[in-house]
Amino acid sequence: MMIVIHESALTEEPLLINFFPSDETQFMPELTLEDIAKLVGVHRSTVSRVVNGASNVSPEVRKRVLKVINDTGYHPNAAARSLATQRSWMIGLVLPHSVSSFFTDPYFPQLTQGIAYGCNSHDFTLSLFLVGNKEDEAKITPRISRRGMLDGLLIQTGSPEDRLVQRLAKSSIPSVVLGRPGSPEGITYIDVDNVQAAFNATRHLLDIGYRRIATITGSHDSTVTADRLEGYTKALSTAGISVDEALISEGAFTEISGYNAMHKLIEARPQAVFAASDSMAVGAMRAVQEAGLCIPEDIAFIGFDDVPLATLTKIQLSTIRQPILKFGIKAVELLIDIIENGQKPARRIIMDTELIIRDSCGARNVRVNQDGM
Amino acid sequence: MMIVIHESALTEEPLLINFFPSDETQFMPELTLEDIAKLVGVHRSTVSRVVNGASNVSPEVRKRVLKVINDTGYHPNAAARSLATQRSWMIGLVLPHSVSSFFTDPYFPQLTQGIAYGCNSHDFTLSLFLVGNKEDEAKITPRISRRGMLDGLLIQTGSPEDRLVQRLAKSSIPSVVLGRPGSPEGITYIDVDNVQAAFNATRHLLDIGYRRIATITGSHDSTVTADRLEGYTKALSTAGISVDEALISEGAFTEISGYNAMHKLIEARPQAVFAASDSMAVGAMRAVQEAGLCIPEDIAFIGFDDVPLATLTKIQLSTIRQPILKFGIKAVELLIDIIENGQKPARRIIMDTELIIRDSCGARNVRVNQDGM
DNA sequence: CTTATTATTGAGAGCGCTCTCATCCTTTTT
DNA sequence: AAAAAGGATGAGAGCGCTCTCAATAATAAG
Repeated sequence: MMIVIHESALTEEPLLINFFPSDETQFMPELTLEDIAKLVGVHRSTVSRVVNGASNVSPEVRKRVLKVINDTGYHPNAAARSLATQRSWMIGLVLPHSVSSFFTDPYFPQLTQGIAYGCNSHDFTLSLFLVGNKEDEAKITPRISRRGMLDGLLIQTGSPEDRLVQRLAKSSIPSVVLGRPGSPEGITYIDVDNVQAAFNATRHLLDIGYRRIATITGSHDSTVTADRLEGYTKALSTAGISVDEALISEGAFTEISGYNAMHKLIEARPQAVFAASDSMAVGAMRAVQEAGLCIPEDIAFIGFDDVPLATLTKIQLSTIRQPILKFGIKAVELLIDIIENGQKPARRIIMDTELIIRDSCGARNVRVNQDGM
Repeated sequence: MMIVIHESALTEEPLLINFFPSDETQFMPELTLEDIAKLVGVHRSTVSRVVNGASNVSPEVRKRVLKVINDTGYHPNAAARSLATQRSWMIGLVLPHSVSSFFTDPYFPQLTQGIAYGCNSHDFTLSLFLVGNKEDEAKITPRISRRGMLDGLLIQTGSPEDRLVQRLAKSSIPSVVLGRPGSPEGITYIDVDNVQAAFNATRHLLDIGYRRIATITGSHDSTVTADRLEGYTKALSTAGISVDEALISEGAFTEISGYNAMHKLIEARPQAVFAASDSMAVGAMRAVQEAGLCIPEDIAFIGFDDVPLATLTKIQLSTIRQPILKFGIKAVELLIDIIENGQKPARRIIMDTELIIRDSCGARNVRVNQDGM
């Protein structure tokens, strides 16, 4: 019979009640190298050689050692090995507090996944430092800084002035920043070419024939926002169109912020909108539809990110696809290279994006002027 | 001047080009306890006492030690400490291969977040073992099993027979399974009350007055699916309604699977549908709308999970909300308790859910029969 | 048959920290 | 004033592994 505790989600403390009467405690051997050596009748060093695949062990001895290891289920102690080798085979992923919307936006989960896969294939273990608030930051920082725990660090940029990012990136621990840091001098980082991507998106809208093109930007305190805005203005300038402040509205990467930003934009009557994230694009499209306007006939849209949601809306969203998974894997590989060959000189990798044409931009049916200006 | 490498997302190998000429290598001291002791003029033991906050150090000496620690930026070596104490203050989160849809579904990111917060507040470090495929599994398993690296394990259930889950949960390392494992005997786990939640959802549809209630289940090889189906059938039976196989359709937790499942269901003309996940509910609603039917007038819906998407659809989705964040935090606390007080006897925690009424179930306007049968 | 060469194994010194014990110096007690 | 108690510090033995060096055994070379 089991005793089950139903704990209300609202209750403070969970009651923990045992549902098995006390039992013999399983006592695993917890063998050491020395123990294995004794069992085989050789020296610790020899067993170590076998475990680490060194070549200078006679086949006969190797076989005997492997048998005992298999029979006993021996696993080397990670802490001892780390202490002796000064390597932990572990890297940390730091997501600072300034990066909000971690797990509401599908971007970070996918990035994490890419990083995890990168770690797997190179036999590294990933530890996750998710900074929830300022208090967390104070507790986490020393843990990250402790030597002997992490071989290297992947640090996600948040706001450009994030102190944690700056401090960690400039510390002596091997590190790679994900995204363009506020002050990139001397910092190794990997980023997507946001300027070019935004340029391509805007350019595409121009090519279709739109002239009054608005943009909904991300929150102002991030380099991503700055870069995407730069691409947008650059495309307009290149086309000889002057940038109209009334056509630029700030959002915060979320659906609702896109909805609100569109409300401010709607009276300026743009023909098309480039939104710096899909979530914002979806919110903006909702606002447009509520106003009784049609997409893409009245207002066309291009988003950014290519999240699953982009294909779930009534009018499928044209957008910029980032190679997120590859990005994560690449970041790991860059970091490993740094761990093995040194941090200096600083490097950077910029990855290209892809423009995905769906229904919301009107390219499929409108095609006003394919060659653009 | 910087040299920037634009790497196409399609290219195989990234070219890494330095953009800073070689520079003096920053050489951080990498001080040890012994070094600090020498600098202060005391013994290693005393410094250790200060670092670990032991009481038996004179205020004067403590002050001097702290000053040197501060000035030098000393951090104790994690590996050495782990080796000496046999504790790593690190726990692992294992997401086995059988749990697909990790990062497409917002559930896991949120869970991870809860777990990360739990770790933060208890000064534990979280490492993530994301098993991508069978190959990964073989590489990851020994890493997890290595002693000295992890103090405990949080293991997400996937399919009930997942060998990794079974093996790890029954190993000697302290562990907590997230979700009901296939064979729960002797395994400590934490779960949400899926049976009760599904019962409540179905019961609510009955209370409104619907009689032909269909369900879209999750993939058949999971305990979650079994539990939610059980709640559904239990509610029908309690109301004296026999279960009609034609009203049960299997999905796979994804939007498209819900869409497809609904297509099979639609000819059976249910008055209401209980979908075992919001994603499936959204897919199913799409199918219903495409068929020219109205929600909730023609077919009412209740989902499960309360993902953000649930409020982004035209007709806001009624659903079951899980206390995901709390769930993660609780799981960490349970694991820590086990680490400190032993695994046996096995325990389980079941958390309650909440029914969120929005528009899709029709309760707000229909209210056929509030008191149910 | 002696010497040089190589393959295999053993010895032992760390890696940087914790923790128990012993020692020394103050206080307090009788 | 002598003895007991207590507080602060030093000593040193591990924790389990790696890695260099020395020793031995086996083989090849002169």
